Amino acid sequence: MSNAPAAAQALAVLQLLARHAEPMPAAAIARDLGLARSSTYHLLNVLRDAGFVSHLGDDQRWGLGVAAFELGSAYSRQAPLQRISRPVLSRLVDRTTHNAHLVVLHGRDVLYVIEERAQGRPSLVTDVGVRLPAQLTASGLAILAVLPPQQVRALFASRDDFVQRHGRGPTSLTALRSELSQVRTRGYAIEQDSVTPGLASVGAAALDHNGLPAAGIAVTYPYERVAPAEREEVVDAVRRAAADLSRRLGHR
Amino acid sequence: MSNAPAAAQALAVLQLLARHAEPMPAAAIARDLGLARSSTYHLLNVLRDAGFVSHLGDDQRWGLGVAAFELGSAYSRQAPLQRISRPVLSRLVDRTTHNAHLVVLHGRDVLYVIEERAQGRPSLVTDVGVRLPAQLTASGLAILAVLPPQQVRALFASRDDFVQRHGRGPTSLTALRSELSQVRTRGYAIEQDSVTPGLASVGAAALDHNGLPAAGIAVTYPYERVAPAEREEVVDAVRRAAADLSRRLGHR
DNA sequence: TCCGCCTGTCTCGGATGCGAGACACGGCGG
DNA sequence: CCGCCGTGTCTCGCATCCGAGACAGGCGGA
Repeated sequence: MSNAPAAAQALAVLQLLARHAEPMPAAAIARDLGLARSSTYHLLNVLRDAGFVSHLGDDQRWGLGVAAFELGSAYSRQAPLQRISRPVLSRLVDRTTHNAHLVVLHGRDVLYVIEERAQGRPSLVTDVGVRLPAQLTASGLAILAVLPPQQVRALFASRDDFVQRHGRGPTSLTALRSELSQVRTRGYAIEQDSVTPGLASVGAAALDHNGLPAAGIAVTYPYERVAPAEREEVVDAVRRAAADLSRRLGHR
Repeated sequence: MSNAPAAAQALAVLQLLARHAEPMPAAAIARDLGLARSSTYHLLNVLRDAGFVSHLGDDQRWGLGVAAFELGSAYSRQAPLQRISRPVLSRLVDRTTHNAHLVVLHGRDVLYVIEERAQGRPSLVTDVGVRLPAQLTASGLAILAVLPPQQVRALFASRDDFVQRHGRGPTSLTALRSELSQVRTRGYAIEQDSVTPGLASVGAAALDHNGLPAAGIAVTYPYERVAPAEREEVVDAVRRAAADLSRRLGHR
């Protein structure tokens, strides 16, 4: 049984600050987490001393500190999947000239773990570290399509598990299954306007040595400005990248 | 006086794991941090439950978890400097067709906070979140060159403060001052082979509303393959990017 | 100007977190 | 096969951490 409440509280503070777009007052942190105000200050001072939190004295607010950034960067450098995937993604971007990203499945969400901008494309509004519902993204659909069906059913056990975005996305397990069946037939997943209006994505899954999806890889493009022939090339490139990554992950 | 030792210990565990390239056994974590073994397990279990650490059961080792990545990503999305700098860097990469990066000064080191790859260039070996001695990097030299001289002296108070890499870099305050003087005269900083053999960098500082350096911005290129005319264009682009970022930061 | 509210720091006694150590299990080498 | 060593989990008594609350200072509104 874990027995270090102060440690857990410190992590809860970090995760609360991560969820807030702006720095927070200490009293709000204490209230939101149900901590004693004096304990909150103790925790914040420990976090500040280690650099995980910084105190914006003028505003009397507390925000994440640079050590949080360094910790996340260390994870990115260490994580085998990210290390292996980076060159694959770079080649995909160079080949398609569109932005590309890599996701992993976490619960019913996908987590964006790498994003790379293509030359001349908009500066990335950093989506790395962001979670989105898997069924609303091409990369997520590609992953779900190769999951065992009972696992998909377990993930989406009730209607409450379905969320929409911009009025799009499946609203039942039957609808989701139908869509996943199309993904499998087609060999790749597509998504349009669900994440960002005006943008479409083509996604495919990368499998590990057990034949299970380790990641989803996708390219995003403005669909009104990409001709069908170019789109076919994007599809081809995405599928090749997914196959390349699968091989690197020991698949088959 | 901060008073939550378990919180501090949890953070120390995270920072230890961040410094290690590979996951570690619990006993090594306990030994390295001088913690009781049983307490170490408590801490690791708290960290694991929150997702900051993952346990690799097959190997009986503990490594950073995905929540560390999410925390670092949240910082990057929130940090004003990073948000403001990203489009500037993207334009610099597109214009020069070489990899570029942004650093901030931390103590005597620079911390790499953004790196962006250019099309056709090598996949980035992620240097984001890495620290290097400021005096060995073009971006760091550019920052030091516009720091008040007494601050430079305070940073490099003794000969022990000077480190070299690949046999390069200043070894005394006098040598450093001479180099900074050249940077100021030239208007930009250059570095060659100090960080990575075969690569050179051109760097310039971005100033904030107080006229102090908020960041260093640099482009890295293989110097044997870049003609003098192209190098002049790189210099021009870096200086323009630094000036653009300075304006965005409220300078002048 | 005064008062109320918020921030940050500190006190101190009792509840609880910490750590020394025990136990069970698995793997490896002699 | 057996013993040793390392891993992970658990116990329990005492030292110390936690939290209720006090205090000081700053700010804004009436």
